[in-house]
Amino acid sequence: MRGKFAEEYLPDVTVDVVLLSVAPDGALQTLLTRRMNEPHKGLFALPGVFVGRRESLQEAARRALRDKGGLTDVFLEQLFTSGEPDRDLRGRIVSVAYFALVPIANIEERFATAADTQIVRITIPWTGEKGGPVRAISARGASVDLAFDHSEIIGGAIKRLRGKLNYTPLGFELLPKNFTLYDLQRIHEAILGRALNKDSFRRRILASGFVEDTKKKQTHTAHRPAVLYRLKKGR
Amino acid sequence: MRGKFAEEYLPDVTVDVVLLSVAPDGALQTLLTRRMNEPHKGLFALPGVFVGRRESLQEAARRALRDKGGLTDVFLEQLFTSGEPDRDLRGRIVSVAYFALVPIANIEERFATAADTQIVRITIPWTGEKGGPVRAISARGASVDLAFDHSEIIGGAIKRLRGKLNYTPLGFELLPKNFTLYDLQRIHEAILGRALNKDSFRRRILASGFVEDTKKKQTHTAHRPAVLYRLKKGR
DNA sequence: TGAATAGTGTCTATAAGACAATATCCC
DNA sequence: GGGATATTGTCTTATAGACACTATTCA
Repeated sequence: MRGKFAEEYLPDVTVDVVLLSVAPDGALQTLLTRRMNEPHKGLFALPGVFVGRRESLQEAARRALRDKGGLTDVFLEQLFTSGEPDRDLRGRIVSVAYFALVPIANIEERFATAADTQIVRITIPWTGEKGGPVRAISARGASVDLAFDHSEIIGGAIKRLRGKLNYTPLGFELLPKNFTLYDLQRIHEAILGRALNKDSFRRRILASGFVEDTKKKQTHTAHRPAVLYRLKKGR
Repeated sequence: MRGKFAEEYLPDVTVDVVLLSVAPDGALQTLLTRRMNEPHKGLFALPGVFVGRRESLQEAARRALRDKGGLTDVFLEQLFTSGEPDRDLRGRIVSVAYFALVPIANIEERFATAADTQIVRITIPWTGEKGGPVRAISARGASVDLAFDHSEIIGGAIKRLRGKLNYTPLGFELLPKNFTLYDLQRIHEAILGRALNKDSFRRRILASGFVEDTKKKQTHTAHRPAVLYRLKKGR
């Protein structure tokens, strides 16, 4: 039954992608797809694919994002590889998780509302970098059960993101090219799950050397417009 | 040719282990095994095994350490999974790297001097958490060429260790049960590749809550004996 | 002019680095 | 006592949080 399949794919290696985005209201969101086959048929799961024989792991992750979320040019980083023997009834499956970061504006409406995909909000029942499973809430406010250990994997992505946010440019991947410092602060607050001090956040970001002034300002605000910054090249 | 093999193992998944230890002189060391088969036959490589069908990834890593290094009860953490299509001539291989930490005293002499294994010193041609390949130096002082991308993987282990050293109890895995604060400082200096301020290192460690006084002291020192500490339980 | 947020200046608390002084062991 | 390192105390410096004040836009 698997003859043709085994020629084109590694029969026991899959890639799953945790796509994270921050909504305008500050909620963390991720993309899920409905499983069409056993095991866990009907449940929602992270978008995933079997790894092709002539394809790197990262290429497989990009293919999953393209085919199941219509996304290209996305930040990707490898997360963790799971391989408990009893994880999947189809036989022994080793699955490499990636996490992806994308500005909320880049997600096409049709993927958020299609029959077999949805964007869910994530709530995190732990603080700091403790880690553990998270809860997924559908757009209608219902709790969404996840297949496999995918709730734990999403938690791992957030844990990793929290750990690296302060000394890497990861936060910028969730913003458009130009942004205000307060936009960036809201991204950081969404990821860290707590309010940040405005003054020292500004100082820290400006001192980090990651951003540069675009010499432009917001327009059409009902208040003093903020300076727009962009990620500094070559860092 | 692979019939029996494929029944017992996943034909395209291996686990490789970076075993790190700190020598008394402050050098980082790792265990290598000589490759008996193509590709890269004759070169030294990280100890690795194919993953068994009824075995978790971590169990496979423990088996590699036991069979190729005589080690049990070792700290293990998953590092990174490599899977470039052209990485291995045998066909498509996905390989999960783990890093292990062990006190230098636990490594049996026979594994350091056997014909097909050796302990090498590592030199790191980058600072901070930049990452990249490292160089391996044999006990006789000769440079050792590594198979595959294993030099890069060892670099990844050190990068990870540097990143987590300051807020996790990883350093203690390289020390015996009881140790002085200066012992711990030497471990940190070896991993970070730079000298640390003694005063603030003490303060930081004592304030971290990771250690507790054993009420014992060094004996037979030619100077004032230092208090022995141990890792505090339940942290 | 008033509402609303941007941006600046200053004070305080905390943690790290520097350095000096004292303590304790073995010979 | 002398050599050697441990341990403590104090001062200085860098950074984050708190808070007050000024600036700038649109309605």
